[in-house]
Amino acid sequence: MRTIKDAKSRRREILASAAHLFAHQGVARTTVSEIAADVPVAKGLVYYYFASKDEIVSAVIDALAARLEQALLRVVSRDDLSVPDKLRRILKLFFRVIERHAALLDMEKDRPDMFARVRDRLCATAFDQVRSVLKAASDRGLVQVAYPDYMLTILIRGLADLYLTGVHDLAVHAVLVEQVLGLDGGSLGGASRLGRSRKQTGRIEPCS
Amino acid sequence: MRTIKDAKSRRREILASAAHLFAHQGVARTTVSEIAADVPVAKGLVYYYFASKDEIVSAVIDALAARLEQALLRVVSRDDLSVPDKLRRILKLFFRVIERHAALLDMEKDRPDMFARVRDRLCATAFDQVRSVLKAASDRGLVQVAYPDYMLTILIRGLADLYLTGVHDLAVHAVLVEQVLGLDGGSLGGASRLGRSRKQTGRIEPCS
Amino acid sequence: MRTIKDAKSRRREILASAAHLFAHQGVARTTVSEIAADVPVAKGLVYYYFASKDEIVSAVIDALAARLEQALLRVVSRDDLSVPDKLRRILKLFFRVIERHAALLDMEKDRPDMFARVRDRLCATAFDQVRSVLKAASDRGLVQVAYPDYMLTILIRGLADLYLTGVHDLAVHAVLVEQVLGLDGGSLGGASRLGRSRKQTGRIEPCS
Amino acid sequence: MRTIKDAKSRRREILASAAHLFAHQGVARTTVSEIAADVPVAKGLVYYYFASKDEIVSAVIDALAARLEQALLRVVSRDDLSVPDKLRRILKLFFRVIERHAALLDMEKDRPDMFARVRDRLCATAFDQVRSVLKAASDRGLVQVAYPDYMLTILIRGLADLYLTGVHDLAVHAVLVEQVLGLDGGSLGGASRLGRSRKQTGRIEPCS
DNA sequence: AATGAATGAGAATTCATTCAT
DNA sequence: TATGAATGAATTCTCATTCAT
Repeated sequence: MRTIKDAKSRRREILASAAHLFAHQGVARTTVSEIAADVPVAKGLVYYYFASKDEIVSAVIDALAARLEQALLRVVSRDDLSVPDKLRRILKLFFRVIERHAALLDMEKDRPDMFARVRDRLCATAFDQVRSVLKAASDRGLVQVAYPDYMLTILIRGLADLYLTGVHDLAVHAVLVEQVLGLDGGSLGGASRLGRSRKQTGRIEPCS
Repeated sequence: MRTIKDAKSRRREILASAAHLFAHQGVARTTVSEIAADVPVAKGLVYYYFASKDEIVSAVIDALAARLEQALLRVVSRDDLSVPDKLRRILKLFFRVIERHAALLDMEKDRPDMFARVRDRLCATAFDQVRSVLKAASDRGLVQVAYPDYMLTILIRGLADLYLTGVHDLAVHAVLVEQVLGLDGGSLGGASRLGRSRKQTGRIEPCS
Repeated sequence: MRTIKDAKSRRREILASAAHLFAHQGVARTTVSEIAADVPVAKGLVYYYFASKDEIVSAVIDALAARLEQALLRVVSRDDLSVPDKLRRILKLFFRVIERHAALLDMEKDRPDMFARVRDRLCATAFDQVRSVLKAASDRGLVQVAYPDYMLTILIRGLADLYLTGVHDLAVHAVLVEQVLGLDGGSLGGASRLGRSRKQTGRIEPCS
Repeated sequence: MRTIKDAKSRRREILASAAHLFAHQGVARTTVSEIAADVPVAKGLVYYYFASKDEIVSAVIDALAARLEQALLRVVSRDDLSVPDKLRRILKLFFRVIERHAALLDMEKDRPDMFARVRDRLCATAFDQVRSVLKAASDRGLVQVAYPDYMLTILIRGLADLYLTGVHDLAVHAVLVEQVLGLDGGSLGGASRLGRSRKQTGRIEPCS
């Protein structure tokens, strides 16, 4: 049976199936045949739209990154927001992307291996945006950071992993970011600095 | 030619070759044939000692974790070291492991399940050790951390990624850790807090 | 965009693109998609005009043979030319065809059946023409050949290969033909027989 | 079922099957699967012995060329033979190789496409041997050839094709060679020059 | 006539694993 | 214990051909 669709939507379908399977099984464990069967289309059609498996991977990642970039740009470019406000929103955005893809990509089971590659891409995409905000904050004395770029790398990657680890509470993230960036307690919406150590009392599972 | 050795040392030889190749090329890119050729033994003999490639991977990870644990224990249990000294040494140890096994940690891309095993294993091994040190530091007021376990996760993952990104300078790491943990400037060997912002002036490539 | 043309010229366009690509890349390495893209028309249209790729190949060969035949006929039927003149012109024609369709003739490697078709077709086309000239020359005592048909086969194939080998100098070919056919030295435009051995002094690469 | 043989003979088996199939169907039309099935062994074993299909092709050709070279060397290096004798034997050898492979490779049906590649190889292999003989003959005035290397190329390739065309009579070949090389009539065993033109009277099919 | 999305059979190649010796 | 030949399923990718529009 032959179902004909316009190129754009077919491409998107294939991309969606690929993203879903990558998220579930990892890139290496997902075959092009599986992707085709998931759409479903003939294997050859996948190669009609994408030159190679690698190109599919890249396209999936690009789609993610593009969405994040758009969202970040909308926040960063607003003049009516204070730096802490921007940071707070960026934080939210960042996790919303992760979250949405956790939903979209059905990430709940295995940890998506694609995330490693995506992270690099998202980082490269988001870095400059966040950086400009950090710079502004640093200039106004709001933020005290040594090696802001390095610290940003640690933050982005560390927080992403923490989130995937199951820690979804934005208030917690806010506190952590405040501390890492040397912001005043509560400026991002986290609870005040006092009594911090009491916030986490129970033993948590270290990683996953 | 046929060389006969006792089981223990043969197993160790195979494990050593596997670890070496995994670390340099990654797990997915290392074939059982390569491992056998590297020892060198016949491919069949590898399967005499290990039921499958996965079992080799597990064994390599176990050995790695065991070594890390031993090393950490040796540091943590020393009474003659101050907390900052311990942290500094732990930091060194941590990076040494990462450095030697970068490709193994990079497995994430191809084998999410395998990577989860490495991460969980190393994390479970290291977390408690480091945690006890942090706890002690926190009790003495040396360290000011909210959610120390979360922060530790961020630090471990974030620093590991930063390191893999090409930032190898221990002094830089020290400063970053000091700040994240709220230690006094320089207590880990990083330069004092003053003038921090001047430490990183040139534009650095964000991630990779 | 949709351009409508009459059947004849469309067919010719497709054939032209096919011939060009076949000649440059060989038949096996040229895909139907490439041909369509070169015209340019949609792939489907190619199959509207030709039942299969093989049929395209046949059509290309036919066109080639037809052109060669026309050209040879034009030479052979001229009464104002001497036999050596005719031979000289036939030689030129022959190499012009080879030159323009080198890759097509190289098809031999991948498609023996197809190559046989080209060879047979060109041979059947050219043989009789050349033969009649040779016969006339033989009758007049100009040419001294045993087994003229066999010798012709050797000459055609041998010269073709020599040409494909990179020896393009018509004067050299002339001398070789003179000698093979027992013509008087220089009658085809080659240098006189004397001093022959000095003509080729440098070591040449034997084949390719 | 698993039949184990020593590497050498297995390699030879695979090569034999490959040569046979190549000769029958042409290289491109022969799949590695077919070769494996013909031996018969598992497809993977073929790749155990040969890195790629191309390597199989090369190996088949090399085997042919090696056999020819050996044989030629044995003739050329003999001091007790006159130049015409050597040439006569070389001629025989040359056709014997073709003949033997026509038998070995079961070439009767389709023309072997492999022969194109083989021809280049055989030419490169045989060229120097034959060349030295030709040189000696030329020095003694036995042979009158312009561009001996070119003429040799024409001869080798032309004769091979003539042979494949179905002309197997060595006496005919001898006459043709005598004429091409300007040898005295009959010196190679062909009939005398006189009456040459009567030798071939009937119309022959031009090519195949 | 014309398009180009869609098909699917089959190609080369890889490699974990098995097993006769 | 040790060898390495042998297996075969799985994988990526190609392309001639078809067909709904």
